[in-house]
Amino acid sequence: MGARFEPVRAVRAYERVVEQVEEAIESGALGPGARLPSERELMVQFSVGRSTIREALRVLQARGLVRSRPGDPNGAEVLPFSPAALHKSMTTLARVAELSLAELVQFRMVLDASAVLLAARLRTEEQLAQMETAIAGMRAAVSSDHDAFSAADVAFHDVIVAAGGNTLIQVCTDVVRSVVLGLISGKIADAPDRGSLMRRSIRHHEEVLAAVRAGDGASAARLLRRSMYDYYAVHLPEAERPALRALLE
Amino acid sequence: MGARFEPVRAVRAYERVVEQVEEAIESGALGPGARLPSERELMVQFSVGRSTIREALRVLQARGLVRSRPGDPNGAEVLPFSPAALHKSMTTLARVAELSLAELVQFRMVLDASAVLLAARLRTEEQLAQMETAIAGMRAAVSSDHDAFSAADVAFHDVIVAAGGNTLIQVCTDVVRSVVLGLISGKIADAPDRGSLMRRSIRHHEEVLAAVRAGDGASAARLLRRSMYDYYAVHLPEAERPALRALLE
DNA sequence: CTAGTGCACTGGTCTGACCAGTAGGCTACG
DNA sequence: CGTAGCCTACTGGTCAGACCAGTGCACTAG
Repeated sequence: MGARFEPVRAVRAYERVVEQVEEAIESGALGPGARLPSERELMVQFSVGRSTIREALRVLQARGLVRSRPGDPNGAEVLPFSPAALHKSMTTLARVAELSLAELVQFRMVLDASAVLLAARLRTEEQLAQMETAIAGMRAAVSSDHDAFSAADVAFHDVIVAAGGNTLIQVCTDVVRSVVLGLISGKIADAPDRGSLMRRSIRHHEEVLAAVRAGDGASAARLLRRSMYDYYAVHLPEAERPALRALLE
Repeated sequence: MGARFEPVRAVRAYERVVEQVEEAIESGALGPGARLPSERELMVQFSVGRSTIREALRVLQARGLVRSRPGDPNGAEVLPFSPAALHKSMTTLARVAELSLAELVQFRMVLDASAVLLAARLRTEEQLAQMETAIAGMRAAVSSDHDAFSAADVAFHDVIVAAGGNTLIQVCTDVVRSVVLGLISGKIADAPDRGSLMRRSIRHHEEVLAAVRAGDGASAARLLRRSMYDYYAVHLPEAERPALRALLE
């Protein structure tokens, strides 16, 4: 066979603007806080119309790379990376793929358990202290302020995940957790007997912390999985629980 | 304290267009393959200018929800969900957060191991056969066609992850795998002694399959982690390997 | 019946305009 | 001299109208 041609993909003008700006940001040439030129300046530099520039900026904004504010004499601001775009995509996935709460919780069990496995090896003394503080916060809020309890709970898990040292696990747990909390928001407060649920949760957290302190990652992971199962199982239809129990062995 | 006011966020016109269309898509009112009205029709329906409509469409396109094609007599097409947007976000994360290959591989080890743990319980006979087929494909390609070997390898893991039954794990492994493959593309072919590397990989896969068939999830997960470590360790600087070995216990 | 043509659309881009908002300099007043 | 207030020169957000290249379809000529 002779020369092989590949179909030329019609590349829109705004796409090439996006590519160039994206490259500048991701390569670090434009760090967080840096300012892009104004739209009118950009249209000169790229030799395109303003609408093209604006469409490109919309895309960059949708990806969480820049933000623009009307009236700002400087141009758009380059943002530090935030998982907002990831969060958006995952929320969309949860809706269109009709992800069940069970699937989300299962995912969290997997990630948190792995994080604690790593954390049991890598945790610093300071992080252990932070975990202690978070549990104290849970104790203080038990049977009174559910929001504070939940916040302290989140803080504990955040320290664990941070101690695990894997950025991806960190971002994904963060995203999935907020999706889960969005799905069951308000439900926990209505749960019957939530006082005892909270107390049991605190006990579980203490056990996890003890295992982490002892460097026993396997136990910590097992305890954490069980803790999460206990905490979320009440929100799950009976039929979906076995899939989670499979992780408890 | 008296009435509390929250700052009113200036909501742009295009954002509200995005919200409405997004809601229609995510709620299922507009399924994959459905067509949006033309831009000129939309500007009438929303009572906004065409540029506003176009910026909204750009955002929706960036989120992977719709696609528009010039000349199409129908409007933009609603797409089935694809993890493309997720993939984009994660690739960006990998670049700006300067994720190391070790972190990515560690994440894959966590997800794949969890998937195989679930797969050992949930796999069907058909899936076992597919795994067998994939390994056969690896055997056929050993020491000859690296691309085919890699494809068969991917196929094996895909079956595993699908058998695990968790959509999130499925999507995330898919995304992370392609990021990893992008980072090391070309390197594997250059690896010294890649024939023996492939043969060892095949043996590992066979062991994993045997464990899955036996329903021994814990063993399968352990074997899979080791297999992945062995496969990718050669690409990692010595300093980054201990973080992965922590998962091997 | 079919091949070809033309029309009526589409999205992509540009131009020019207006508005509301901001920042920073200038001015007038204390 | 200091400061409160205004003014101007910008910004981004939006709209209107125009043109182009491309597409699909109906119609027509063979």
